[in-house]
Amino acid sequence: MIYTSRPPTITDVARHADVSIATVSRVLNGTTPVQPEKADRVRLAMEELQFVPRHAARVLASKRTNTIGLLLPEISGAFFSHMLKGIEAAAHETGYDLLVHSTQSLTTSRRKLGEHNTDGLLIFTNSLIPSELHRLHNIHFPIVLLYQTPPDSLQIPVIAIENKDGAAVLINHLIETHHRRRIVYLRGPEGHEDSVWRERGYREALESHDIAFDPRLIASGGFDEEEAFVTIQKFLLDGLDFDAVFAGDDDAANGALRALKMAGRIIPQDVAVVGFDDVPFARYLSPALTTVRAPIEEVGRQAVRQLSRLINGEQAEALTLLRTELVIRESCGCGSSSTHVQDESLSSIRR
Amino acid sequence: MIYTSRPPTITDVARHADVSIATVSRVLNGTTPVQPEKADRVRLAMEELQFVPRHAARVLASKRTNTIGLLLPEISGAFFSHMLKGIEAAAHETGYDLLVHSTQSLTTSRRKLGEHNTDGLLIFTNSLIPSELHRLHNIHFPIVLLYQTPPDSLQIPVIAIENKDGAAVLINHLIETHHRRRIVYLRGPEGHEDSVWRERGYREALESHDIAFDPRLIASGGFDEEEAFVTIQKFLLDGLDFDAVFAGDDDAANGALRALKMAGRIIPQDVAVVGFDDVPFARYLSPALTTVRAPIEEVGRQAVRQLSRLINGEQAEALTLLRTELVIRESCGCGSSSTHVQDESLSSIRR
DNA sequence: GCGTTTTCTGAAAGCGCTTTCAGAAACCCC
DNA sequence: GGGGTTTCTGAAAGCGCTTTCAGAAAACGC
Repeated sequence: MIYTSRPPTITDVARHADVSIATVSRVLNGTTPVQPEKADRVRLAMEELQFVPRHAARVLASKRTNTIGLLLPEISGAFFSHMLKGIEAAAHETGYDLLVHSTQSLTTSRRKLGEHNTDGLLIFTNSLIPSELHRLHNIHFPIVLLYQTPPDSLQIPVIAIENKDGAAVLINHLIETHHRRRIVYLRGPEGHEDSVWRERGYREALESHDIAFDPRLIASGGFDEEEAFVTIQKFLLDGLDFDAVFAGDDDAANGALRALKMAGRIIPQDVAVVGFDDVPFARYLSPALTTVRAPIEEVGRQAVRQLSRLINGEQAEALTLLRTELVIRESCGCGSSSTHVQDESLSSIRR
Repeated sequence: MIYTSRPPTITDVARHADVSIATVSRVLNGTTPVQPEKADRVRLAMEELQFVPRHAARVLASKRTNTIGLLLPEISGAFFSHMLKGIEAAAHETGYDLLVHSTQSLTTSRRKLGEHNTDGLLIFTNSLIPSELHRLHNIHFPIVLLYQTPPDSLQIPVIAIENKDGAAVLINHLIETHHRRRIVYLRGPEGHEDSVWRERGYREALESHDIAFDPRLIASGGFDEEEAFVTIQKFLLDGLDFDAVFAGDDDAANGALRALKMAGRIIPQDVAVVGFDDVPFARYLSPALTTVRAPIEEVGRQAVRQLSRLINGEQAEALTLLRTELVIRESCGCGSSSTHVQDESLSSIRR
């Protein structure tokens, strides 16, 4: 190995292999055929000099950053790491580097993720102000949205999970297997898309079993343990008649569980409780929580895939909906602690 | 706003403000004083043209990437997202972008994180082969290790948590408050540094209370629920006498709990069980798990801080040990379900 | 064989910035 | 008011690549 005080550049490699830098660049990128013998010399030289091309120089010369950006409101939860895992894996398979920005920290720094340092952006719900979204969309900058329908009907691809179907399957199970008919639904935060779709699934399931929708059974659980706890306590106090709770998400389910247990209700005999998300602690609640699992990692992969298409000037799916699966445990009334899941598969709907 | 088909460059701004590009660069970076009046013209021009400097060009010209890389073996778990949160926040506060690579995906792609595209690297346990670590260290490339002592006594800063103290405090509690004297320790995987230090804390606590160390009470729990389950079952079968289990980590604690409950032991009356890490499900186990919480987010922040020093040519701490805190719940024998430390919200990311 | 096509190659022109460098202008002090 | 400073500025030289472009060499066709 040859010692150089400064890291080798393409010029060093060229000199070492006795070719021009253009030729080195060509074997590096495989853009144009090069005589095998020369190519070998170049490769050898790169090896000997431990040459690693300077990323910035390539970007500047080629106008391609080979980097995608991920923008999210905040980094937390098991949910997040699953998604990031999928994104990271898919990004590297596709040959992209991954730049991560959380919006919280963004507010401080003036540096932004965008057309100047990435080829495309993955944008998570609420992590970018609409005007900036518009601007990027206007200059045809590749964007894919995660869990968020684009505002103002912009034509931006979206990746989301099958909230409606997932909820419907869950409620169907409650109705068909456990004969529940008065099922509470605890909504998520105001305007939360997931919550809206889950409610829609809930309603459709009721409808398909000729159960009249009772608005009194709907209340806010805030996707939050404490809020759900309070709401259920109030229901109990009011003497509301219900035999099941669909908690909107697992956190809320946890709160509902606590409130019911505190009031002496037996779960699932008196009241069945189900959630959504299948967070890690769901199986450790007692009784173990029946819930719906979303293929979060796959969401990340799909997002990168669609973004990659966009970057390459191809057409991307307007909407990718990923199938959820029912995770049956004990809190719905199913006896054993064995877990039963439907087969996982991916459905993409194009519109 | 002026319309241009191509994104504006520094040249456009210069022309617009009727100054040289050098001057624009100077107000951009604040490197050299510029006449206030001219500076205003430049800023106005940048605003009007919506100028965003091309990252790559700056990097190429200035030899500084303003980016730090994070290298980890795999992305998973609540643990990971906490750390990333800290890293991301600190990175942006310090003015760095964050590039994330997991080693798994790295194997496929030839592109590497290193001196060519980052100013410094945060390296997680086991995510980089020693030879590469040596190479980077030799060229004085800024590196900080997370949860891993450098091999071959390389002078690389390390950020880790106070495993030994944390364990000692935990064991002291078991001995002093609950009068346990025959405490099992379930080791982590072979060669796992955390485990070694926790064991050391365990031993020191015993010693300081004049309790003889009994090697029969030590076995492997693998930091794994299943392995811990099996190990405890075996202990019970062998009729080993013990009144507490320090499970090495929370997963193992969960397995130990299961094995003990299955054998009809009452927890904590018959056997106290404690873990380490305070993973999210720890509080939902029954009884709620007493464990030790590590300031994982802070680990990330500190890592960035040290790395930043290194990048700026300053001296960094050789070793940063972060304090852990005892989280007292029920499984140690403490009565109520009240938690000794304030509960961090478990609510998953809003989406 | 000789013109023509094809294949490969190097010179050179950028990509959009930062950073010398030297000079112009303003300021200072006796 | 003149010499010496200080402050600000623009020209120009890169940073390390990619990518024309045109020419040299090889291959081809008849």
